[in-house]
Amino acid sequence: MREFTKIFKALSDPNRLRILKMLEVKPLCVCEITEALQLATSTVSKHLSILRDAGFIIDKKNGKWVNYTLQPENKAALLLPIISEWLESNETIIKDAEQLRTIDRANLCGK
Amino acid sequence: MREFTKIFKALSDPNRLRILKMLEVKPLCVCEITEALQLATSTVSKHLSILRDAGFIIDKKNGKWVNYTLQPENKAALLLPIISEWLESNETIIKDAEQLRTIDRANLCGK
DNA sequence: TTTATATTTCGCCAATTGTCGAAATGACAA
DNA sequence: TTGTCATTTCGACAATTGGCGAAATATAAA
Repeated sequence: MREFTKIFKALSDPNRLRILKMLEVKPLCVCEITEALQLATSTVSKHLSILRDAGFIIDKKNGKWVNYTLQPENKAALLLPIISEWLESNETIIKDAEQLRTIDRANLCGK
Repeated sequence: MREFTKIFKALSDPNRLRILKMLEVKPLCVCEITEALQLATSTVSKHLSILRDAGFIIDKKNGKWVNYTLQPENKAALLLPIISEWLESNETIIKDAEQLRTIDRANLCGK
């Protein structure tokens, strides 16, 4: 039962929903998400670990960075199309996607 | 955004998932659910109000009782088939459905 | 090895949540 | 109206959660 409540708990925070929708656009590292959400790095890292534990995302080390991507094959992943559609017309989500185009890893952490 | 997190928050408690699956079997009043979950009446009432506010269920007064049923047409309702299938083979859920056959409103509150 | 940088983990705090029992509400019955 | 019973609301409590900054890790560069 915990397996299921964990999935829904992961989805019950607005910042985590924003992260999922941003990852739909492209893979992101922690500092890019931190910039987009304007939260402390440690907070973002925690959100990501909750999404990972629930099965929504995967992390892959790449040098200094950790790239996060959506997990395609998973119980949790079955929910994503529905959620994704719901959020599609949300103002914050739209702004996030726009902002994401201007966020460049090389200008943030990769100085 | 709150609209969505509210839906997932509602699903992120095991007792509320149990209630949803029980309502799939048949409409229930508060005292029947209370008996099945072995919780305080006030606790069950609160769980039901959370599920109602999220759009999962409807309440309909019937004399002294309040009957709760699944809400068929709704944003939240779109998730139910998926959740339902996930929980289908869960031990607690199976036991709940069995137990429900022996729970008779007339023997509980309707004395 | 030492330094710099991206990320995670740890402690702490305020806010929220699930639970209960007691009190309030609403509806039928006498 | 008064009493009874199903349900909801209220007030309290412990546990969990989302947030932060500081300290710890890990990797790349010097």
